[in-house]
Amino acid sequence: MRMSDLVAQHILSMLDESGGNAEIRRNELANDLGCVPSQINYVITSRFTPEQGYIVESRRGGGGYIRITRVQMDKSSAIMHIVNSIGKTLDRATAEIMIKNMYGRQIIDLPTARLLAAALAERVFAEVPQDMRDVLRARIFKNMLLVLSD
Amino acid sequence: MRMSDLVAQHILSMLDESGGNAEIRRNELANDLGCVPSQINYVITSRFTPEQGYIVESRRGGGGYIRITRVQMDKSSAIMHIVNSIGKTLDRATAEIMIKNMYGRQIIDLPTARLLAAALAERVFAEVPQDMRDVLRARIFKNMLLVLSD
DNA sequence: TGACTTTGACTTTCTTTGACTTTCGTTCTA
DNA sequence: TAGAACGAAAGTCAAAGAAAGTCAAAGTCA
Repeated sequence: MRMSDLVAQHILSMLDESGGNAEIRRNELANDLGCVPSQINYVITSRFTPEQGYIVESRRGGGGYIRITRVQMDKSSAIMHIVNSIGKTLDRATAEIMIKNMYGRQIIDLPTARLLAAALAERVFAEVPQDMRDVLRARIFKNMLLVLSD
Repeated sequence: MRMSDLVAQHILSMLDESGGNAEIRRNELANDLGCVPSQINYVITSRFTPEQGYIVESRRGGGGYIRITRVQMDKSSAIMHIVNSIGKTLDRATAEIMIKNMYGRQIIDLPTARLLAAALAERVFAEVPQDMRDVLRARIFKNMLLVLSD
């Protein structure tokens, strides 16, 4: 495995463990992983760019550090917002409007929109008591959206 | 036997052994087979094209590679086959196995697999009578698969 | 002859390394 | 006590190295 991948993997797992915020000591990390310090900079500039959803801050001198923060992607926060707006029940018409809306805002693509709609279709819930239908729809929808939000 | 056939055969057998995913080092392989490195490119561009059902990814530089993936052709008939194998009910464990299987056979991609799983998750069906759960799961699953099959 | 193969020189891309620079906190010194 | 000096980080940059990609010329075969 490439050294650069190893470094990236290490940073990624620190991000995962901390919920998106990793603070490293450049020289220390380089030493632990057995590479040259500037390798760390290379990895950060090539793999943890703003385009890729990361903010990097640092400080030189004694007690210096490099802090890498994974920023909430716009798309995923939009989805979370929608999830939070759904209560305990959700009727078919509202669900469809929401799906169309998400597609229109390019939060999801067409195949995804169709998949969501298929899971919530009325025919699927035949024989289920009316009030239970909308409860199930809300749960299924939220559960699927959560999966889309990361 | 032609050198190009030899190379192709070698890649093919790697694909077979790995279930459809071969990663090669161009220079290494060229050396093993006793040809010039660019021969590998020739073989790939002439015999492992998207039209023939292959995806090729590569990376230059230290630790570079060429990855060749055989894509499942005729996804939609594979999906229909699965749909037809599902009866009136479908339990969670079986559903998960089917999803994993489809993902493994590259009939669906990871986001799709996760979406399917999210729609069928056990927690979604809390309070629904046990026998009804599996009926709903079967319907939702089939309905989603049908959307995927075109 | 024309399509397919083989070959190798040259190009491009990505990675690794290390020398040198800049910044910051701490500790002397006038 | 203000400022100089020092040491501890991190930053920059260019050269070297490691692969893969391109392309055109030459070869082969039906």
